Amino acid sequence: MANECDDVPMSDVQVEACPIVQIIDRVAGKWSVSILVAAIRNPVRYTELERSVPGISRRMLTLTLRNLERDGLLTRTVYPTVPPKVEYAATDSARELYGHLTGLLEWAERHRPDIIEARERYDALVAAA
Amino acid sequence: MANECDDVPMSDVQVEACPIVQIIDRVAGKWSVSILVAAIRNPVRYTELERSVPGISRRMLTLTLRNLERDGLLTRTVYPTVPPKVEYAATDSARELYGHLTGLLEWAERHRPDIIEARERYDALVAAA
DNA sequence: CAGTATCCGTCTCGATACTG
DNA sequence: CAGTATCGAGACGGATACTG
Repeated sequence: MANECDDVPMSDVQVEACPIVQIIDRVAGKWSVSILVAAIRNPVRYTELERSVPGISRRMLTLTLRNLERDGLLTRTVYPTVPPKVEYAATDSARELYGHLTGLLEWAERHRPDIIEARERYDALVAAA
Repeated sequence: MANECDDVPMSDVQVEACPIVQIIDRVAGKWSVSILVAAIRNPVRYTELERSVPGISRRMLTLTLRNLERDGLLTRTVYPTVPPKVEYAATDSARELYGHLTGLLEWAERHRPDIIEARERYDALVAAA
């Protein structure tokens, strides 16, 4: 990712921005939020996730799960049965984070008209050039 | 980006996740938040931004500015002087969004110990393998 | 001053065959 | 069932010469 906050000298602007960027990175990417949403509803198994999130490859599913687990947003529980059973569950931490994300959503809904208008105006300008 | 919410059939999990992903994408990436932070303090000129955000290339600065402008988070004002002067200012929309981002920050600070612990435990496990 | 155009390396991501 | 290993395509980002 290369968004370490402390490897190079930073301006004060970056000092303020960096911790925010780190959190955003944590849930950025195509799949993280979908998996989080699925796991928050109730604990889910690997194959179940594959079905809940159509389009995701095994590779990305595993990578995303590992990252979320590493950050303490998911727990991974292995039941040593045959065949194997693994469950992923959202942590309290993840639920709280999700609360903040829905806060963002509220912002988006309130500003949807502004955003659409801004885009249309911008695209019109670009097209004119 | 390729995170359109409506081009392919989606599961209900994805329907819930997609609008959130869109907002996150809006401010994801290495530079967006830094530029936002700088512009929220007060309107800034291009070269000023180059100094405020050390390490950014001209290319990325311009690209990021254009994206933020397109989404209505920044306004771009050209003063037809010689030499040219261009100012970027944060919109109200951007200020509100930033408020939500600091909300995320508050979450991160409260959970910093959990995250560190989760990472250490996870990394220890991986190292053991 | 405020950009644009170009070139090129890197790194992410998707598809898929294979395994305990 | 729940993954890992491998490969290749493409997006992303950095450096920098050039311009109105």
